[in-house]
Amino acid sequence: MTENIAVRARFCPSPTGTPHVGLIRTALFNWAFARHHGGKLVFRIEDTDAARDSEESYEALLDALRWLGLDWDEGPEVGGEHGPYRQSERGEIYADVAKRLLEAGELYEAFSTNEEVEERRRAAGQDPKLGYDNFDRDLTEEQKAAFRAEGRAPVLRLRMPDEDLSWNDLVRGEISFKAGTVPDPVLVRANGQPLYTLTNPVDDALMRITHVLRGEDLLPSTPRQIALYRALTRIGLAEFTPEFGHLPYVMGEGNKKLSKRDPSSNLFNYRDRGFIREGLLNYLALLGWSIADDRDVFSVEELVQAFEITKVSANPARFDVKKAEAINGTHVRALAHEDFVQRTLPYLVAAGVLPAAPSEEQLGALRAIAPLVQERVVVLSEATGLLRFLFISEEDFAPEEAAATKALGPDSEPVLRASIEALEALPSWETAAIEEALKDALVEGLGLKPRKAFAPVRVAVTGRTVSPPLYESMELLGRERSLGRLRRALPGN
RNA sequence: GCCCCCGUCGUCUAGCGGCCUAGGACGCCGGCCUCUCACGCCGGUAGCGUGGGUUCGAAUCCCAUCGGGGGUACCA
Repeated sequence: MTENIAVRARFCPSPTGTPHVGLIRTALFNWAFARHHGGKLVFRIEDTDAARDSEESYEALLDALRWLGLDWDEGPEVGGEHGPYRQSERGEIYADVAKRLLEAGELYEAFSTNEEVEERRRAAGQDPKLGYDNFDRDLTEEQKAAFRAEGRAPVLRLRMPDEDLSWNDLVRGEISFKAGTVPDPVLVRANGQPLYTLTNPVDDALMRITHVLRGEDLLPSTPRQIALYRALTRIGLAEFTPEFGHLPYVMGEGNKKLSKRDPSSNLFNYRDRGFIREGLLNYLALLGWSIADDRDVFSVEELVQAFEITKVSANPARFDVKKAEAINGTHVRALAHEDFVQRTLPYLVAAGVLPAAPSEEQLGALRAIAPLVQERVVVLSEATGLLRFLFISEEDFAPEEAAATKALGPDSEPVLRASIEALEALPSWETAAIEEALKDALVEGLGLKPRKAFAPVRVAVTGRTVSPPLYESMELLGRERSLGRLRRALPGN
């Protein structure tokens, strides 16, 4: 790898299941790395395992990256000169490469079954867990013929070099595996099907990938990839070996890697709850990286500008939903009001607060109250609870039970009556006038503490103990609806 | 077992031999603001896994040890 070559990073997931936040963090780092260096991001789908891959999760991957705005320069749907970018469509390439490697003596045919390997290990007094023993490395043609005569078909294994394999990891520094600790890996199954061990490095080589940034779970497979790279270089298929950087895990509760089955690992859960891309991306970037020692809120542009792979931490990071929400909240608050409205709309529709095609009047009310809601939510879906009172019909409106119990007990009657009386007399239905009337009637008139005074009114009008500011809410709700709700909240109604 | 990675507040991190009686953020606890809840502001809580070295001086370097994680597949 030379210094002045243009950066080509890649993101190459297997389409299994729904996108995991850890996987997306990997995508983000690769993307930020490529963009930071003005290089290219190659998106490749590693779907060589028909038993686990699905078209549905392939679509989900595209959906996820698009939603987050992590664009790619080469890959599915955008093409590129090194395509196709789905490994399931690259079978001939792998077959050809495997053939050339075999002819060059880099690969060899191995006939041993796992049982035979274990038996030999045991017979030699070794732990069978040591794995393959390189037994078939130097089989003679006669021996091979004999195996074939038995009806055996060989797998293709890579001949590992007899020397230490080391590299300077971009996030961890010098890493070295001692010679002999990595057994010759299988690259092609007996039925001719290529394995990840072959396809991944071959594609990286063919696609001229310069930097491999991936999860640390792949760290142990790096020595055999380097070995394969050397072989590919010898047969003229690779020009250089990429640099490697192994990103730390994203953990869940406890000390386990965040499981794919844990709902908190599912990226779409966050979108469904109303995380916005700016917030989630910011938080994800914080998992193993930091922009400065005194700041952790930043934009995607700032991330790209500052991202440095060598500054990524090597230790595993726990996904902290609370912090993710806090970061998201600050990005939500930073949104322009109209932007906030547009982004919140789908959540209101999904929750049934607004119809799929809201009226101009409804949109007007939403725009008017949005700024007050915007600073009260950390995720967009929270807006639904705060806004329901404003759009619900009078027939359907009813205070939440817990709120009513708390604020609409017997004590509330004088408060409600005084409020109704004061508000009925109001010449103009505006925030300032409503505030003045209520304060006069309740705080001055009844001598109540503000806290005590407004709770019943709030619950009667909005149905909840927590709501957008009361007077503004009442102005937007309108005189008739507000008074109607106050009257209905009176005991006996 | 063997191989590899990791070890700073509860969590994410800054730190790369003196600026560290360890900084920031989330969380938590107080307070201010206040019609509720938030926002905002102010203050507090809490950490270098352990033991040895090296050094005038160590979170930072070395060794050991302990702990956690991953790999050890004809999955990726």
